[in-house]
Amino acid sequence: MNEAYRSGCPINLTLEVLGDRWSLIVIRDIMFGNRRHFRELLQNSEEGIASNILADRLKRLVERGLLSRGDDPSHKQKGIYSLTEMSIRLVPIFAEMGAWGRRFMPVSEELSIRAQLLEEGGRPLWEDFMAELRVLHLQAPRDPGKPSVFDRLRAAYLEVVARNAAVADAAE
Amino acid sequence: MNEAYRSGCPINLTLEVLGDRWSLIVIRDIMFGNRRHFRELLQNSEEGIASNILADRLKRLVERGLLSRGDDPSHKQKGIYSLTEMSIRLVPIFAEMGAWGRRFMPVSEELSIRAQLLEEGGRPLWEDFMAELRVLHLQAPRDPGKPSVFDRLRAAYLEVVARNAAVADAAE
DNA sequence: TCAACTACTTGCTTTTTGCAACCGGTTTAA
DNA sequence: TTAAACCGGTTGCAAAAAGCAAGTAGTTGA
Repeated sequence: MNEAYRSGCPINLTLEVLGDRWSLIVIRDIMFGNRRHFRELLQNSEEGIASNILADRLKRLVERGLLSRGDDPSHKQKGIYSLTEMSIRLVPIFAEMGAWGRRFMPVSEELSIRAQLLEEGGRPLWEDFMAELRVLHLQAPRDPGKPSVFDRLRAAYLEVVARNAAVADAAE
Repeated sequence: MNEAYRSGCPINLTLEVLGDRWSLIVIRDIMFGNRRHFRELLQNSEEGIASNILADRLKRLVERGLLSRGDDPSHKQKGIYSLTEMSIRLVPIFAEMGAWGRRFMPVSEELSIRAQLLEEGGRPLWEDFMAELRVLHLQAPRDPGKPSVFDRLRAAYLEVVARNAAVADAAE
């Protein structure tokens, strides 16, 4: 538990908290996949995180204020991990990282449709999405007029999956 | 040299290239500090990077297309590292990371003034800055009408340093 | 009562990081 | 002309982190 930072540069400090291969992956799955339990994060992990790494990252992220852990009333052993304002405000970073990855890396269509929508929607969409995450994770009151960005991202993803499955079937 | 990626998710792919504690630090120093030689990056490093790590990261970043290495005609041994379009397009990510770090981490005033200006300037300023980086690193033609964002960021930093030095003097 | 499920933990190996010293070639200044 | 300083690294070693597979103690539902 060494709390001495390398420097006071904002880029560096952000990197000291999030600059590893797993922290942002965990937050991404909670944020975009709404995975709230340990098992969900472990077993549905696209990248195959190991259980000890996941346990360590959840602990660190809670310690550093990026996640909070609550008890699930329906199951004494289950914990529920929630985003905090600190991690909800990562949405613009995720959006920019997604846009950069889409431009320069060999992304798959299925997994990049969300990034595309976030990029196209721009900052107004990010704000709507963050407001919605506050409803889901911080018990903020829901704005009844707003359609769900979360659902829209999810629907777009499922649509691509279904379309590609149909194409794969037709090819056989 | 294992080129198998963990997944095709844009966030994950960006993380696989940049998700460590040093790669973005190196790019930051080249981008905002205009440090182009190995020694400059090593000795002026705010965070104290080790020479073997620096050598390794420069090599990897060149391999992956985020930097290019050219010879310095004035010195047979010197290499000049330049940004590429791929790394210039990281400006929005740096800006968002800087804004997040400023909001949630214990940043120092001196090192965060640039992040503040980038945040306040918004995307139009980022575009001007990227255009200027293309002039500095990719031999793009200079737009004569534009004042230099790079110089403006640098001047603001030096001003804060000078002001804080004066305050420190007065306190003695 | 028992199998399946819960959130982890443990032990071990491999990989990465970090430190310090060192290297041969190049430039510069006396 | 020669020595000191500078150049971009490399090497060897220790410590830390990541990754894998197996295991644990408690909980739940049939």
